[in-house]
Amino acid sequence: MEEQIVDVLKKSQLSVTDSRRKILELFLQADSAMAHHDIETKAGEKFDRVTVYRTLQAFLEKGIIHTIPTPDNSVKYALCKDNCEQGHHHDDHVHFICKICGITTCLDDVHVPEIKLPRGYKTQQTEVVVSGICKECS
Amino acid sequence: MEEQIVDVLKKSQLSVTDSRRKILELFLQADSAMAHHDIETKAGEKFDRVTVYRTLQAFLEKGIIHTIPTPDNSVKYALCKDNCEQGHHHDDHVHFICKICGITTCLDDVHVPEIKLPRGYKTQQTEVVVSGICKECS
DNA sequence: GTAACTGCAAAATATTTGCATCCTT
DNA sequence: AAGGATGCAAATATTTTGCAGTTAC
Repeated sequence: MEEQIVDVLKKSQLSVTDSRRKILELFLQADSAMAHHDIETKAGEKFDRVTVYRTLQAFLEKGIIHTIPTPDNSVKYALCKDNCEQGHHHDDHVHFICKICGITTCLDDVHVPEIKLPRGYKTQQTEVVVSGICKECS
Repeated sequence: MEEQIVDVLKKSQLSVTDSRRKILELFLQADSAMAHHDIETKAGEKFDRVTVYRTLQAFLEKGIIHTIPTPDNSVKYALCKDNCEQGHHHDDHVHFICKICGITTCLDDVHVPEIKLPRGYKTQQTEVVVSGICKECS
């Protein structure tokens, strides 16, 4: 785990610091998406609010994590899988939000379909967020 | 227009007040989704910030408007078309965000596809947001 | 040693709540 | 007249910025 963390940070040309290590670890361990607030508290350690903002920002820019847009517009973050490069987020999986437990997950095996747009529109990225009831809650 | 506005409000059991009339008019005239900020200012009139919050909240609850989740998690609102009832938002169209002009639109003619989820998940709502370049900007 | 990162304070924004007053019905 | 809606003030919460001190490389 520790190796993996350092590896990811180095590959992204981010210096390896304590907060980054710990926050990245949170993401690697998490099985669902986290809100800023989760990260700030969920950690056994307490992180400075500002550091969390900046760390998330850095991770986003480097393509380590991605945001998940939700219908209620709360902000959630989750790890990007393989094919994300700096600045180019290539998310091709569907996100799921459970209306009961509120947990947001990446369904890595469910791919976003291709959407046919009217003439003149160019697709760069497609986000699909499904809300409903998850495995655990049904 | 005026009739339509009053009609919508009455059908939603909302009392017909000045702010509601004017804000609803904004939505009816708008050809793209609006952020809270847009509504607050774009109006020739100046609305009280709090009134805008409460009006949007009421419209949301009554199913007059819906929110559009965006990758950068800014909050945008747009009119619901027909089949939205109070509390039940049945949006079946795709949203489009232009990365150049930033305009967010409802592509009413483009329907969201059905997504096949893993066993155990139940779909209640599917949101599709496509980012790219719009007709005007390409 | 230098550049980058952190943590604190504080500024700037955004959102929510309470309450007296005003408007709809 | 009664209930709901508004607008103002103020409480909260969220996000951004500046800067001095610390850490990574």
